[in-house]
Amino acid sequence: MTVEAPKSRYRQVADQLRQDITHGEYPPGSTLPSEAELADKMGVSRVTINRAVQILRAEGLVRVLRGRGTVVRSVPPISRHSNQRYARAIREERGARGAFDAEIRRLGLEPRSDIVQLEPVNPPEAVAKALGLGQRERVLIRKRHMYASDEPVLLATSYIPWALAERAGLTKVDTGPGGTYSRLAELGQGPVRFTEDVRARIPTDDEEAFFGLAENQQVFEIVHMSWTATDRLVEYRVDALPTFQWVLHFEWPAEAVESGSRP
Amino acid sequence: MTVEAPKSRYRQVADQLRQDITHGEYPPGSTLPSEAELADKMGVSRVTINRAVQILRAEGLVRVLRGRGTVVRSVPPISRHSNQRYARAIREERGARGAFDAEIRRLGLEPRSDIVQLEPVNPPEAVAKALGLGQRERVLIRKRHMYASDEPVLLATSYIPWALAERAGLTKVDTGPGGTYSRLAELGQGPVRFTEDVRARIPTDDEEAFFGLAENQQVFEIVHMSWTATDRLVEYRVDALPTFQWVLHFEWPAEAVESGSRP
DNA sequence: TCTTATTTGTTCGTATGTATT
DNA sequence: GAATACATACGAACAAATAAG
Repeated sequence: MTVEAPKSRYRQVADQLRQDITHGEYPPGSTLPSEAELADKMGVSRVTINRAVQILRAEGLVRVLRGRGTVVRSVPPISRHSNQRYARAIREERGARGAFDAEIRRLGLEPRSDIVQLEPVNPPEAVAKALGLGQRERVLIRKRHMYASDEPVLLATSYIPWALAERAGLTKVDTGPGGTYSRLAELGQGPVRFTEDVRARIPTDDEEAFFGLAENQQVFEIVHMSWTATDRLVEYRVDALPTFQWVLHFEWPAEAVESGSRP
Repeated sequence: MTVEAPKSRYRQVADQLRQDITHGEYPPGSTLPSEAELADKMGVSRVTINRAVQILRAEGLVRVLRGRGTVVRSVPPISRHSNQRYARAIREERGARGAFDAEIRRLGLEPRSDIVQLEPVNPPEAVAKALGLGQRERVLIRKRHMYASDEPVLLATSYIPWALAERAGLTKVDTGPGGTYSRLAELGQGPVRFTEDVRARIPTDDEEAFFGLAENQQVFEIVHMSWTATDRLVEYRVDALPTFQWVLHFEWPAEAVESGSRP
């Protein structure tokens, strides 16, 4: 007996469109027929088509350009190897500047990184608390927009105590070979332990604009913290990544990693 | 009426409701006014209210029960410490049976785990490939529904080569103190290295039903793999977790973790 | 068990707003 | 400016799930 799940119409439409896309009916880069056309062709209202497209957007399968149309994305998921990406050998390979560069180049894509903010500021409360700073102590904020072959893929905001950043020469746009961690290591403040807290959440307005997301899509929020041998936190960084274009990879030995003295 | 809407109506409504909830107007466990009432009160159509509620659902702020109403959730985010949770001391603490038990108990919540499937099956293609098995070799599938104080929080499906599972005594419902890994260790097949690949995606129909999700919410999909000292994969597991109620925590030393010989 | 009221889910037709070509 | 395409919004209606009687 055919116990077909009685799905709603917009879901059936979404299933149909998804199949058409993955079966090559609408190849990557092509534009779907307009919502009005689809509504006519599939015998439903345009509102229903629109709702179905929302699902495909949330899946990262299409990108919608208002006034232009709905375009099929090429979705090559990027793998972020959290452990490897902070090893010095990786960071400095092929003259790459920091972890992200090396990571993207290995995929055959062209990394680009725009620094959109680089200045001393009063840290947000959560950051000040984590860094053990008072309200009036300043931090270097370093906010970057990052692209892989012109596709926005990462939004990184790091906070480093101002005094330390100045001594390490991190107040310039170019942090030199090996990036931030190599400069910190030269001062004897190189991190020996990292922690990351991973969430997924609705994008902020900023993120929505930068990534071209809809509010039914989500982003990974990764709070990355770098600890020295004396358990001092030297970097607090927040990365935002659209969930549909990343896979986060972690690995660790069964018994070796001890919990640090800080939470 | 003070128009100047930089945001769409449904977003303003969502913002308003969110504020009302976080400010205690609607405490956890309480039921919001019906959509019709809210529509009347806020001077918008019911469809607009409904759309606003979708946003709150995606954020995990409310749970919607058709026919009954919209209930405010108590949202205590659960922290999953991926590294610690596989250490033997943690798994066996307080007589807990495996990692999940210990994890939830530490939060003062009551863990419950229902085994909904436990039998030999032909593995899915991806699983067979990862485990290095042929098409006709069977695996033990072990599918569990897991709850924290009766709230569904985790859906775990593990695959273990059948011959190994039988020898290790893992074909029973109760795997004994320390759980699966302790049994494998007793055979000299204890894992010494773990890898996890983390994605976020739209829930399947199964997951939607189990967790009570809407399709605009997402789940973490964690593919967990356990490797022995001889780089043999002994367990392939897929965990599904609603993104809004979990934070994934990882930590590792700067230079110690080497990439395994397998991808 | 059946009936009815309540509440959310879905869909349509229609209209208007906004961005792009 | 005009045409095109997606975004939002409303009112109405019916479906489906739940609760109360």
